[in-house]
This record gives sequence, structure tokens and C-alpha cells, in this order.
Amino acid sequence: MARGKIQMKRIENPVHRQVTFCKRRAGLLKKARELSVLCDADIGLIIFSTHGKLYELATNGTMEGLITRYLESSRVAPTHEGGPATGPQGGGQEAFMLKELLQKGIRCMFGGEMGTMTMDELHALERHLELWIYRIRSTKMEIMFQEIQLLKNNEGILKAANEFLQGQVEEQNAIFDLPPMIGGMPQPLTIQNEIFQF
Amino acid sequence: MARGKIQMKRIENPVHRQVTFCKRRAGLLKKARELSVLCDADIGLIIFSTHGKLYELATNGTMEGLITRYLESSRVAPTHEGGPATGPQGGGQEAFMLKELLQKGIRCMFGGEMGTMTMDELHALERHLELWIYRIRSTKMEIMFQEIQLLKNNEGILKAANEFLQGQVEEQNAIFDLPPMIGGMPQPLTIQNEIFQF
DNA sequence: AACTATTTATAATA
DNA sequence: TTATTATAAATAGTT
Repeated sequence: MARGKIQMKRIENPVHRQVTFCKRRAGLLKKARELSVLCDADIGLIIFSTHGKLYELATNGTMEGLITRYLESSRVAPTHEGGPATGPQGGGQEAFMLKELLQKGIRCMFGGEMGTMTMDELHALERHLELWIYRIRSTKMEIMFQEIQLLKNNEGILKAANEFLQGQVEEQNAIFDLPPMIGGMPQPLTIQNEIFQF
Repeated sequence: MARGKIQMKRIENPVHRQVTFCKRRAGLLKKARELSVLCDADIGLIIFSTHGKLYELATNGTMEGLITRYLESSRVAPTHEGGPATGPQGGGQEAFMLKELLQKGIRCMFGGEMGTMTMDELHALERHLELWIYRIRSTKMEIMFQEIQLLKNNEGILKAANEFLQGQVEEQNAIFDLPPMIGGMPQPLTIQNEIFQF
């Protein structure tokens, strides 16, 4: 911005690029803090340098808190760059677009129709898929919990059945005055406790 | 910056604040895009207005991807505002500091020693606790998976034991020429299948 | 949203 | 990284 304009493209000279990164990063962080203070906004800023080094800023709280809030806000409808989130409304249209996008994606990926998707379409598809992964994790947790409940219930039923049968065997042995059975179980009936309790 | 400086504090006039928010938000997003292009950096920017409206920018990919990368990067050692992440090294010292912090936090929260923690300490503690929650979710998943494996195994053992006992009962009935037992089971031995397969 | 007088940010350089 | 400085950009107040 000074001593001459610069082109809006990657700075090829590594030294220049590093210096510019350092200065503009500082400037960006400052601007973000100012916007937060002046306008009472919550701002999260994550910067990964070319070399993967992380710089971050979270005003009012932590980045993790902001991420949680972000994931809640953008859970329903992914938004475009810099734009306001469209919110929970328009779910029907969103679902329709997603369906179209997925069908096109499948044709593109597995049907040999390479290059038939635009960059925008690919970008949108990527966003949807990543949000899906987030939701899938929550759902997985819920399902695993139900599975555990069911298995525990089954375990109770089997144990009761087992006890009943054991009783029957012993009863018959007693009635017909047979010597008690020993070592006949294929596995011990005492079973390791659960790893944890809910 | 123009027509007079302004104080770096919340703008009280709501109209002025809204206008400034609009202008500076646009400026910040522009600066972020420029830094990304010029210096080949990956940048994520999340802005929540006072009213909770979300504005976002993710260069090179999606916000979700960036969040994942961020959570990976900052998994071990939380960092300070705007600073570079300290990375995986220094785990020992980090753990020691965390232990100190937790003990102080517990005393402060439950020991009646209110006001003995500085803002910085509270902030650091909050960050640690939130990262913990993230890690706990991963660990929970792993534990639930193991629990399910164990329960399935136990189910197999119980079923085998059951089958064996059932065989014994029938065998004895046959030997002593008794009429077959009917309706004696406390529960049916057929059990609902698993909800899902791994 | 558009206009400018100013303040800020920063490119080139050391 | 930091310091300097000429110049480009951003923006506060106003319309």
C-alpha cells in the first residue's frame, strides 16, 4: 500500500512474502480486535501460515467456545464467503439443492464424468459433506448409547434364563438322586463387569 | 481514521455502531482475503454481531476443515491471543501448570476462596477445560466402542452356556422319559439383533 | 449508499 | 523481527 501498489497475487519472493505476512498478520489481528471492541462483536480468527504455523485470536472467551457456537449456527444451512448465515429457514430448498449436488457429485466421481462440476459446486458439496461428518459424530454417539442399553438388557435376559436352566438341571439331579454335575459349563458364568457406568 | 480519531471503546450510539460494524467488517474480510492470497495462508474468520448474526470467511477450503485443523493443532497446548501456537513440545511444563491451575480453580470454586484467581488464570483454565471437553468426546467414543465389543462377547458366552444347559435339560428329560417341558422359560431366548454393525 | 478529510496501514528498504 | 517513511487504503463524520 505504500511506496507503490502491489498485485493481488501470491508474493513469489520468499523474503518479501514473509515480511508482508508478519506485518499484515499483525494488522489483521489489530483490526479484528478493534472491530470487536468498537462494535461489541465476538470474533474468532485462525491463521495458518504456509508452513503450517498457527496464529489465532478469539475475542470474548475462547476459540473453542466460538467454534461450538459457530457449529451450532451453521448446523442447518452452510453459507457463502463473508455472507450472513441464512439460518434455519429454507431447509426444504436446501435439502433439494443438496440432493441435486450429491447426485451430480456421484456421477462425477464414479460415473467417469470428470470435469462436469464447477468449482462452486465442488466447494458447496465439500462444505455439506464436512457438516455431515460433524452431525454423524453426534448421531453415532446416540446410537452407540442405545446399542449399549440393548446389549445390557439382553445380558440380563440371558442371565435370568441361564439361572432358570441351572435351577432346572439341579432340581432334576436332586429328584433322581444323581451325583452333582461338575465342570460341565463351556464357559464360566461370571462375567467381567462393564467398563464404565452411565 | 478519518474526520477525527475515535476512542477504542464500544460505540454507544447504536446507529453509529451499526454503520461502523458494517464498514469495518467488510474491511476486515477484505484484509483477511488479501493476506491469504498474498502470503499463501489459510485463514478462517468468524464474526458474531451483537445480535448473534454470523459472518464468516474461510480461504482455501471450508470452515469445518479449518476448525478440524485448528483443533488438531491446538490439541496439546492452548496458546495466547494472536500468538503462535506453542505446539506439542513442553508437555511436561504444560501439565504441571494445568495441575496448579486446576487445584487453584477447585479451591476457588468450592473452597470459598472467591476472587483469588486473576482474569488470566480464569481465562487459561476456561481454555483448558473446553479443550478437555473436545478430547473427552473422542475418548467416550473409544470407550463406548470397547464396551459394545465386551457386551457382545458376553452375549456369546451366555448364549453358549444357555444352549448347553438347554441341552442338559432335554437330555435328562429324554433319559428319564419325561414329557417335554413347556412354557418354562422366564423370557424367550431369541433376542433382538444389534441396532447396527461395525 | 456516496463523498472526502483524515487517520492508518503498509511496501520498500535497511 | 523491528524501524523508517513515502504512499496507498481505510474509514469517521457527514450528506
